[in-house]
Amino acid sequence: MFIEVIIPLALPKNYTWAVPLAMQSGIQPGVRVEVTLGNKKYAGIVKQILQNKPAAFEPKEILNVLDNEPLLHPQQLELWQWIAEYYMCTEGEVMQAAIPANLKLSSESVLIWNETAEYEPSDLNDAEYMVTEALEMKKELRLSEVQQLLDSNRVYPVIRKLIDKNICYVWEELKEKYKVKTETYITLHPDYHQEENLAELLNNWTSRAAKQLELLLAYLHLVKAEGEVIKAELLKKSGATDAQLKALTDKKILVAQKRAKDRIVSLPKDLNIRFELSPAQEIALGEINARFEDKNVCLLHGVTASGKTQLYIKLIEAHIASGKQVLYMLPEIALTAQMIRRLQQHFGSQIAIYHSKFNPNERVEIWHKVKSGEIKAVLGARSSLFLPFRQLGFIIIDEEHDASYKQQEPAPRYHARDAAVYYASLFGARVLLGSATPSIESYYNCVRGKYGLVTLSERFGNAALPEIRLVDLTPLQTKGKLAFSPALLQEISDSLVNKKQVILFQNRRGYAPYQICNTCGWIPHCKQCDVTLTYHKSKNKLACHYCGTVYPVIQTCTACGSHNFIQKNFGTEQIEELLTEKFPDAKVARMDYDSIKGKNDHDALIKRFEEQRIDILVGTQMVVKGLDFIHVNLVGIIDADGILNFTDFRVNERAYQLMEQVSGRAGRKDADGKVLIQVSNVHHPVLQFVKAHDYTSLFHAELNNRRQFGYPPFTRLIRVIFRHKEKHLAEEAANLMMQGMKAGFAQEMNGPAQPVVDRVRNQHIWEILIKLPKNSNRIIQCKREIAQQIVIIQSNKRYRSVMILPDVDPV
DNA sequence: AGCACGCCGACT
DNA sequence: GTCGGCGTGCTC
Repeated sequence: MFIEVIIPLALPKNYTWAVPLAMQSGIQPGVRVEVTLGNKKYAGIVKQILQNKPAAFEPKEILNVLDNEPLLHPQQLELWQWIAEYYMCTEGEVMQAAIPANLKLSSESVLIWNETAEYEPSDLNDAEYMVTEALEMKKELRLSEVQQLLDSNRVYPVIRKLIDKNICYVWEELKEKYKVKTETYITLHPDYHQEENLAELLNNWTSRAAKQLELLLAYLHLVKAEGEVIKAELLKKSGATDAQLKALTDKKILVAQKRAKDRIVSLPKDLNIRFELSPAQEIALGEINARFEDKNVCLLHGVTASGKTQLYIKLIEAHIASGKQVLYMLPEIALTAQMIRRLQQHFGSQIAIYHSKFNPNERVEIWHKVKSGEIKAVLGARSSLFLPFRQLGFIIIDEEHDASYKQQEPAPRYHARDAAVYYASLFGARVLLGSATPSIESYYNCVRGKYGLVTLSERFGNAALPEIRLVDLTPLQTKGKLAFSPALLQEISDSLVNKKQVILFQNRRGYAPYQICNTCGWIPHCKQCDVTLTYHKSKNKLACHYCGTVYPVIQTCTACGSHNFIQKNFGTEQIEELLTEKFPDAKVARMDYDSIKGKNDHDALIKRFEEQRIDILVGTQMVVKGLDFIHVNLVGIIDADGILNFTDFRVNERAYQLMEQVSGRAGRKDADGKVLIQVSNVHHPVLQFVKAHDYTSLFHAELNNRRQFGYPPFTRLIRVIFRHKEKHLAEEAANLMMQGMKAGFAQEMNGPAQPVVDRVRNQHIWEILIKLPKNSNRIIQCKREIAQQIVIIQSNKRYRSVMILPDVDPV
C-alpha cells in the first residue's frame, strides 16, 4: 500500500510513502502519519491511497499512524486542494495555515548518551567537553538544551564530532504538543461510603494527625455543599498541604483521581435574551430566505446600524435548528468582546470563538469539537474557514468588503470570502455576505444575477443616517496643513457641552508622518525600506511603518548639517495632543496600533468609551470596524485628501467604504449624528456619493471606470511579485517572465513596474500585473504558464535567490 | 523548511 | 595549512 502525504512545508509536490502491512488497516485519507523526510520527522496528512507503486523511486515506509480517525473530513482536503491550485501555492502551505500549531508536529533531535563510550577528554575541545559532561550526567539532551548550553544556534558541528567519536547518537523525537488539561478530584474511599464506617473512623481518630482530620472534615463539608470536590479547591479552602492530603489517600480514606478538563468554557445561554425584529428586518429576513430558494449566495446590503447582527442571529438559529453547522466570519479586528458577548448570550455552548488570540491548546479542542459536530456555530476570523466542519449549512461573511479577508503574507494568499463561497458549494451550504458598503465585485455579482441581493435601507429604531458636511480646507491652509478647522472645533465643543461623544478619524499613526529639513528639504528615510520615517513623540523615536524598525530622532540633517527640522502633517498621536490642549476638560483617548499593545487593550478601550469615560476618541482604521456606540453624535475625518489620493484602481471604492463606515459610527440610536469631512479637494466625485449616502451611484460610476480600464469585476488580476536585495536581479527576473510569456499573453501583461514603495526590509520589489478576461480556461492556462516560467527562471542559478510570488486576485 | 555538501577568506 | 562562512540541491 502506498499513500500520498501532505507535509506542512512548501514542497513543490506531495511525496509518496509505503505503508507496512501492520499499519494498513489504520490508513484513510485525513489521518496523520509519522514519516521521515530527509533527516527530520514530520506528521503529514494522508491525502489519498495510491494503487500502484511509483516507478521513479523507492518509497520509504511510514513510521506510524498517529490518529485513529481522520483529523478532517473529505471537504477540507478538497478545499485545500482548491486553494493550492487557485491561489498558486502548495498544499503544504495551505496545511500550515489550516491546522492548529499543536496538531503539526515536527521532530526534535535528542542526543542519547552512549553507555559504552570510551573517550579521551584531551581529544575534546571545550564545547565538545561541555556537552559530553552534561550528557554523561543526564543521559539525554535535546537539541534546544545543547543550544542553551553552548549559547549558540550552530551546534551541529559539535554534535557531528561527538557522534564520530562514538560518545552519543541522535534520535529524532516526534512530539505531540497538544496536552489534555487535567484536574484532580477527590472522593471518599469506598470503604467509608457506609455512614457507620465513616462515623467509626471519625470517632476513633487519635489525637495525632489533627491536620488530617481537619482536612477530612473540610472535605466532607465541601462535598455536601457542592456535590463534588476538586483537589485544588479543597486545598485552598482548607489551607491544607499536598502532603496532608497524600497521607489521607495513602491511608485509603480519600481517593484522588485525574480526569480531562475542557479548556473551552462558554458562557451559559442567557434565556432571557429575546428580541423582536423590526418590520424592515422581518421583510429583509423573508427576502433572504426567498433568495436562497434559487441562489446559494446572497448579499445583504444594509446601511450602518440597520441591525444586520440581529438578522444573522435569527438565521443562525434556524440553521442550527435544522441540524446544520454555521460559520460566522468577521474581520479579526471586529471580533470585539462586545460582539462575542452578544453571540454567546444567544448560543451558549453551541457557539465557539476562533481567532489568532486563542492559545494553541484551545484551538485543538475547538478543532475536535467542530469535527465531531458538538459545536454548532463558530464565530471567527479568516482562518476559521479551515475548521473541520462536518455538516456545514450556512456561512455568514460580515463586512464582506473588508480587505483583511485576503491573506497577504505568507502563502496561501487566499481570499476567505471567495474561498468560503467555494467551500460552501462542497456542502451545498448557503452563503450570506453582509456589508453597508459592499465590494464592487460582490454587488456586480448581484446585478448580473449570480448572487441574490437584499437591501436594508433603514437604520434600526428609525434613526436617521448622519448628516455629512464637507469642510473646505483650501482657504484655511495659508501656513501649511491644519489639523482642525474652526467648524470642527465648534462641533466638538457643542458635542462636549451636550455630553455626547466624538470620534475623530485620522489614517496615520504616530506624531508626524515625516520630518523635513527646513534648510535643504532632506527627509529621513528608513534604511531598509523606501519610506519616510514617522516621528513618535511619546517614545521620542522615528519609526518605519513598513518594517517596524525604530531609529533615534535625527537632530542633524545628514545632507546639509542643519539642525532645523520641521514636522509635516499629523498623526493620531499629535491629534490627541492638540485636542488635550484645545479641550483641557475633555477626556481624550487614542485607538491605534501603538496604543493597543496587549491582548485586552482593545476591548478595555472600547469598554471605557462605551461607559462614556472617554469623550473624544482619536483613531486610525481601527475605529471603523463594527463598533457600536450609542452616545456618539459627531464623527470628524481630519484629512480626507489622504484617503482620496492613493494610486490604486480601488481608491474610490476604498475611500467610499472608509468614509461611509466611519460616518456610520455617528448617531446610531435616536440622536442625530453629524459627520464633518475636512478636505481640500472638495469636488472629488466620491465625496458627493458619501454626502448623499448613495452607494448605488458610487457603484455605477465605479463600474464604468472598471469597464473602461479593464479592471475587476470585468477582468481577473494576477500579480507576480519579484523580490531581491539586488534591484537589478529582481528586475531582470521580471523581464524574463515578461519575455517568456509574450507569446501567449502579450495583450494581458503589464509591467514590470516598481510599486509605490519599492523597497521593504532591504528587498527591492518589481511587479507584473496580468489582466485576464473572465474566461476560466484562459486563466488556468495563464497560471500554468506562470508556474512554468518560475521553474525556468529559477533554473538559472543567477535568479535562484529571487523570490517570485504569484498573487491571485490581489487587493 | 532543514540540512548536507562544497567551494573560498581569516586564523592557530 | 584548517575552520567556518553561506550558496546550491535534495528530501518520497
